[in-house]
Amino acid sequence: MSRYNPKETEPRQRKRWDDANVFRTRSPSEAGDRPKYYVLEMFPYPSGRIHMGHVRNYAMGDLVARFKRARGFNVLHPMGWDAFGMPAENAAMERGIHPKGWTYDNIANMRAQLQQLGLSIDWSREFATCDTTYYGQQQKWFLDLLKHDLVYRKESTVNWDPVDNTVLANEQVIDGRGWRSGALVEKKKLTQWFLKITQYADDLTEGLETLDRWPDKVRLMQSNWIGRSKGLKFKFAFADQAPEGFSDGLEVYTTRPDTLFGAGFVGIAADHPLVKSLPQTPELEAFLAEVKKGGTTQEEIDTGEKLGFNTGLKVAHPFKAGETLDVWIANFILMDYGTGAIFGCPAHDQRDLDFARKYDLPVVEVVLPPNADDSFKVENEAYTGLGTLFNSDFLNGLDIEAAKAEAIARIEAADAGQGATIYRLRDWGVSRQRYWGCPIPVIHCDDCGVVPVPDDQLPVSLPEDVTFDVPGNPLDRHPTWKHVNCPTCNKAARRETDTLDTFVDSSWYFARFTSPHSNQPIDKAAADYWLPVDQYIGGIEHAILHLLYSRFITRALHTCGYLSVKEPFAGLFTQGMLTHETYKAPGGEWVDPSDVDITTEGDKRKAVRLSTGEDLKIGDIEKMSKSKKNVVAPEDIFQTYGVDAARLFVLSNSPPERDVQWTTGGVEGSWRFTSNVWAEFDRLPEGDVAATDEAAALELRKAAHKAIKAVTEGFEAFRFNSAIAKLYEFVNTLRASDIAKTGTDARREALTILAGLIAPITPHLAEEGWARLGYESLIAEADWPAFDPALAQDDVYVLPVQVNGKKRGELSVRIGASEDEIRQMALEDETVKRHLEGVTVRKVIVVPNRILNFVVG
RNA sequence: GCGGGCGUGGCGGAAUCGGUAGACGCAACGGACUUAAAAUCCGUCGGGAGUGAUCCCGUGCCGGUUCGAGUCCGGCCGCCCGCACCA
Repeated sequence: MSRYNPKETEPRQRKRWDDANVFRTRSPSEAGDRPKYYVLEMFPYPSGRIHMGHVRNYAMGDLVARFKRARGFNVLHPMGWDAFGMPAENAAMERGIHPKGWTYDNIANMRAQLQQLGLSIDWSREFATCDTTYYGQQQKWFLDLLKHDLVYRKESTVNWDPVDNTVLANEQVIDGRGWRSGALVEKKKLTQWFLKITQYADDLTEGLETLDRWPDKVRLMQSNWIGRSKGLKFKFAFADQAPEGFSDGLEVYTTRPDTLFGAGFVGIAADHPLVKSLPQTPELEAFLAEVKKGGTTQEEIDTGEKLGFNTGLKVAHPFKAGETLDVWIANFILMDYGTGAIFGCPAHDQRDLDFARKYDLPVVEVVLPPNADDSFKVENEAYTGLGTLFNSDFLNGLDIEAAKAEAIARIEAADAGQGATIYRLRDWGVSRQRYWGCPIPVIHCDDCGVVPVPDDQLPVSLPEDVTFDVPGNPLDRHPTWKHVNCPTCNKAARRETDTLDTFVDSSWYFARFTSPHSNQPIDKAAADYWLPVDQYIGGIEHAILHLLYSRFITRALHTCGYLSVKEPFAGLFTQGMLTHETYKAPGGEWVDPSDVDITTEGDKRKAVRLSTGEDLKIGDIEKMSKSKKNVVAPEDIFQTYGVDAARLFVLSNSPPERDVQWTTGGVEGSWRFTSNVWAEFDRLPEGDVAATDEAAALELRKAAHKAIKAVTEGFEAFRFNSAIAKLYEFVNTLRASDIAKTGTDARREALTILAGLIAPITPHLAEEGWARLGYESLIAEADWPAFDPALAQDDVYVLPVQVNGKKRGELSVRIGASEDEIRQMALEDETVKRHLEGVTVRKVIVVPNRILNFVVG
């Protein structure tokens, strides 16, 4: 009897895997008839240390990789580093360390930690996005995108983060603040590089329908983000003299052209160009100032009042001869959506109705709800449901869809506008005024304009002799790097000093992993074999940005001939976060869990700070974060309980898509399980012992085969917590079994199965147990255990018997017993008999394997 | 405001085909071992009534469908997530 010692076992088993190089990826030709399976976890930013969230993410990916490998797939399971970005520059500024040194040191540390986790990764494919060999290839395809007209430059107002001194994409601005720094974002005009993601807006929307192994939630979020809407763009002619620059009329956009006859006013945004051509009266200025003041916080928008200003301008209704509509400036109209101008239909849009009621504008009902008569009037609630058009001339009697089509056709025939599809999605601004990123490979020449860096001069490497003692971009102030000759005319020219948004780096790494050492961006044959990624695993926080950008870049690379696929990730799984209880000291500061002692009295829990002895307040369970100090360090956990117990715990306690709460008790339970499992492997006599109790032996075998079935199904369905619960049950059966009765054959079979089943979760323990059973091979290379269907099923099952739907007894029924037999048995059950006394059985429902129900009355 | 999701013991969660509600784990409680504690082992563990067999109640609330509802339908209440005056 030996005690399980993970500190000794785990490194030893890892060394065996390394020595045998078991996790190398097979080339397509080596794979034989093994189908390919590409499993990928979102690669980490090299902050320097892993956290428990990483442990959970990579434990899940590793489970899938090991499981699929055992199931006969040729598995690709790589790892790399999302290594460009601002923290490296911040470290440089704060501590005078060069970003490159800082980053590669962090990578070395984190690699060691990930390797300690025992992940079945093919490390020969590792790269960092800051490797010249990676970003140099990125520059190559960037120039291809340029050739294909998917990249352009324009002057634009950008979101400027005054703390990070950089430009942010729209989606990196959250509630008016930078997503990373939290600083209030300012507006600034700069010439910026853009990627034409909007060119794929339709395809990105429609592609979502093919992603049937993605969470619906993520597909919905992406669809909303792209925000495709179909409608009509048309121009209202001014009734009188048109203002300067608007002789063609005022263009509006609507998704409800069917309600045109219900138009009550025309509205424009406060920053619409038309506003500038109005007489700049004090009243107008006061109104515009008022609108500007209207904040952007959630509360102000929720409770915000509709504000309007009548411009005095009038436009002609396109279908009602002689009728005009007033043009109002309204605070609820946005300049950057549609055309910045609308017609309001108060009866059928709540905002328009609120506005019309406030300023006493006409409300004309044009959609008749089903079962309403034509006296239908709205009060203070707009009618937005289905119905039939009325009060609408040639649209009368049509349903909404038909009326939309007819209105569009009429407007088009009158040459006043056309049906239009618009998007919320904007092109992706990728310029960053930073050093630690991928240089944009172009040269600016006064004569030739923007000139791509010629292929033989790629990659454009980052200069290393830079300093961070002053704010701004070190590339921009570098004495020599930016000064080059124009590749076309050879005159003095300047390099582009902007670098690419790091989301570009992470938008194609999955493709690079298929041929990480190629001297082209992507080896097409390798990509064709491996892509799409079969199972992608990562955090829900990337539901929009990273995943949308990756889908776009995949399409762009498809257009440029690099990739055959258009969707990068066939299956997506978004895992939940790690949470932990919080502790607060009397002084109000958060206290690290390692400094807390919890005592219980009955169901009361008390927290005491170890270092000071003061009583602590036990706070909410929240996402692990440094600011709340409710983090546990993976190193400490590995040291105390071993890597396998940590892996087991993060997989066992909650469904994988949900948050999991870290508790000391929980991980101790996992540790107990690993010790118990080892004790079972160790409880094997030297010689062979024959079974003395065939029934006991059979029962053990059945438990083992049932476990295979349950665990296999659980793993396939991503129900890891349930699968692990079944393993616990199996181990409980095993512990209760008696070798003297079962004999060694049944026991050995059960243990062999157990080793196989736990290998994806606790691989070191599985390997140690496998060796203890006497196998010289590695379980990491073994096939997944197969179950015997006859053994995985009981030949007697328990059938509940109900009377009027209430359980009154249960029967042990032989598989295949006839309904009559079952009914007869039930009628002999004492309790059932009692409940059937004196009543009439009206009906008997027999569902074999499920239920027997006597309906009486 | 709009869209989506979720409400099950003291806690995390099972029961995903409408068929035994509470698997498995944690915590708690009782006992064994120990000088003692930890560890370990055995047992109890939704609420109520009863010595007991057994019975009643119970999956956020109200109602419906069904032989049978945690599961399906309608209406509320609460919590979480996403988007946000998107025409």
